Amino acid sequence: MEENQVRSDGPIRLLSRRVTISQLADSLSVSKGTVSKALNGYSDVSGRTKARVAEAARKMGYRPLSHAQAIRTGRSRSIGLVIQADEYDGYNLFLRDFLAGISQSTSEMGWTLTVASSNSYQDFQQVVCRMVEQRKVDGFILPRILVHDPRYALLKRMEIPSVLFGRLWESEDDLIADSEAICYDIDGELAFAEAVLRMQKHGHTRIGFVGAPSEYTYAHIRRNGYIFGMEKAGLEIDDKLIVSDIRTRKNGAQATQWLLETEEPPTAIIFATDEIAMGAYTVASQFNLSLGHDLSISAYDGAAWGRIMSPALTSYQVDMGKAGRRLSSLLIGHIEGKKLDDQEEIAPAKFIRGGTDGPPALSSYELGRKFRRSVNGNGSQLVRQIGERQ
Amino acid sequence: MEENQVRSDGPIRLLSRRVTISQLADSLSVSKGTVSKALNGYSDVSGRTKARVAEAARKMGYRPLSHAQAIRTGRSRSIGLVIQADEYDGYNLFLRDFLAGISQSTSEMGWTLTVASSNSYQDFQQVVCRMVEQRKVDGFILPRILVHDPRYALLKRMEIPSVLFGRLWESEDDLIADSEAICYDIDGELAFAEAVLRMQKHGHTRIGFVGAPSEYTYAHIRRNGYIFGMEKAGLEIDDKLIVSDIRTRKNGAQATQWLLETEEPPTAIIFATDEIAMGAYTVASQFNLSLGHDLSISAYDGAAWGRIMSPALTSYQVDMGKAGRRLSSLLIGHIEGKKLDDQEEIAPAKFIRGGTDGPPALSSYELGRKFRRSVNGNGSQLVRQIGERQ
DNA sequence: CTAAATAACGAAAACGGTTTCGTCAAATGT
DNA sequence: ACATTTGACGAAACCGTTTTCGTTATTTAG
Repeated sequence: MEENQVRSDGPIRLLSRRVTISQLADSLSVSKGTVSKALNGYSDVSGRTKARVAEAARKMGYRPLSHAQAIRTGRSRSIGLVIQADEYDGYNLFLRDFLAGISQSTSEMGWTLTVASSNSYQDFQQVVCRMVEQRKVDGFILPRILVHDPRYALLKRMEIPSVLFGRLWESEDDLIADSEAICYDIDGELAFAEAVLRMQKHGHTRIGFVGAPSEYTYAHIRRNGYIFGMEKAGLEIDDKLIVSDIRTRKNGAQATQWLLETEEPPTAIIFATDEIAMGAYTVASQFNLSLGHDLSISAYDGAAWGRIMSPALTSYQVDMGKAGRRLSSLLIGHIEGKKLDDQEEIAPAKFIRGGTDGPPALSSYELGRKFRRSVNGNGSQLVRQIGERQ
Repeated sequence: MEENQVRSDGPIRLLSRRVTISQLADSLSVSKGTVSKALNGYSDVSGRTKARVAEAARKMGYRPLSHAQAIRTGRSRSIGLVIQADEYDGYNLFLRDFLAGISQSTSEMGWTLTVASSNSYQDFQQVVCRMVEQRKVDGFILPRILVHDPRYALLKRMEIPSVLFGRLWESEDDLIADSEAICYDIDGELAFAEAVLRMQKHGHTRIGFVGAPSEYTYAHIRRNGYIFGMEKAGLEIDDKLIVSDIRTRKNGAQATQWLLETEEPPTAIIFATDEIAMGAYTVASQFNLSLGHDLSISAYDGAAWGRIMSPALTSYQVDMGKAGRRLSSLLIGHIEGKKLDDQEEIAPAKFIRGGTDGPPALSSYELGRKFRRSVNGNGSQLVRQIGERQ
């Protein structure tokens, strides 16, 4: 039966036959140089030939080997993402969808995603240099932009293409006028302004804000959104209702408590991130406050676990998958020299209705009284643990 | 001052001077062929020369360009991870540390990590074929192993090296005797047996189990651990206390409720994952049961957000970073043809003490009564929503 | 002491592309 | 009609490696 001596059984060898540029050239009776030029849009090959080549390439399923291209051109059709392993990212709300988005988009364009990790900004530099020197990647996506981001500065000085997830920010109140930077970001300003207005519509007049670590540009953007919303709502901006530089749930709880300890406490608090908003749950359960009634809160990120809290966290969700797709597409376009009509692309966040906000059940005064009474009634380790503000 | 005409200002060009093999060869007055052979351990180059070359390479910081190697050798010194975008992974408990571990280890060995994504197993095949055909990667890491894992089957048939995070499993009760598969896994069996014994030590005798979707091999492993633990504890294994194929928090809540509805309900329940254990929180708050007293639970994964629940979830943590490091190291070793002393590496999980387990405050009978009373007292939408078991 | 084997290296051909030239016909200018 | 430009292509160099194949000295065997 089996007369074919050459092993016809055994593992399938799908890796078998890639078609090379020479084969393609032979089948068209042209030189491989011409094929290459045709495919890369050189001007010294006729339209007819270009069409023939393109057609044949499609038919034979020819895909140039990017390694081979890289060695001559220095470009590898690959983009890089270095994940900052040293950075605090307690609840992983970041990565999966983002990565899926990036890799989906890159692979659609025939590119590749290479990921590395670094443990410090020092380390980042080495990692980047190595990858670039080795021509592993042609550009980088930078997530979580810092106020003076050394990563962006480095890449810019080295003239390595990059796109930012987030925006640049110079000093306390100025967006950097770096017309070269390509950004994609979510409109945090808008989301936080809306959040304020939503609280106002519920009937709140004392609305607090708990901000993220000010090293991140988004911390300033969100804070500005809050300020803007307060102005638009015609509410007084009271510095005593604003806390900054909060990163963890634990500190979020401290911040919440500080706000409730003020003379005229906020009946609604807006948190810069879902994670720090968790602190409000801690405080609420400690001091017997009902979220969504006694105290209203809303946050930002739209993390999945926010919905399993009870009550579910009202938040603004960012579409990480889309962010990844857009960023990778912007980066590849930039590397390929496409001119963008706009260097900055801003997408809206999506409101996620939860159960943590509603009309105030208590006035600011009543809330303060209830809180203080609960503090005293409580064995209140928490209070002692927390100590003085600032 | 500055008399150097050549642009000394402007962007630093760190990408400037890679040293090539030719330069290295010239500086030693040998041919580049010899250098290559020396570095790759060929036998037809003398020990003295090998040493000289190695020394000079180190001094000049020579690193071969993997693209150039790839084109000749067909190997790119890169490993692949394809993330399954279609797969349910509600709470992202997976990725970040794992990726950091993998990329750290790969880059230490001078390799690269390439990540792609797919939306189906169909898609997976295409993605893999493309990456291999294009020589983008030399092997894959496969996380979340399925009972009949089409990914592993595919890679094996194509003779593409792979390592598994998890173990193979054939039928309901048999580990596949696939001596070729290289695995790294956490000892789920041990963890679940321990969890049972811990509950027994607390004084529980009715201990339930809620299992993960049986498509995953870990579901069977963890279930076996539970069974083994029960036997070792000398407790009766009651099928009515075992639920399987639970994936989400919502279904976890259903399962919990089913167990509490049985005639002789468990006073302790062990959940296969942190996520489904969240369901117990839902049920507990709905029916006014105190976790850690009325009902004890423990879970598995050690997700960060488990610790922000109140009470904090008792769980077993798996070190994702280490898993990533080991897997990438195993894979690279395998690709390079190293013989392993053991194809299977099993690491222990780390117990995370939370507040959800303790001595039973109620007997099984009392718990059942309390639960039923609460159900009736309750408007209990939950009950109606849930419907009949199976 | 000569013939054969071996050790250690260099020259050059791959690998799969891109890019620089040179060439030759056709089109254009005068 | 002749000189010149242009258009379209092939030949060959090149990118940075690996790998094959000679080619020499130097050992070893007979």
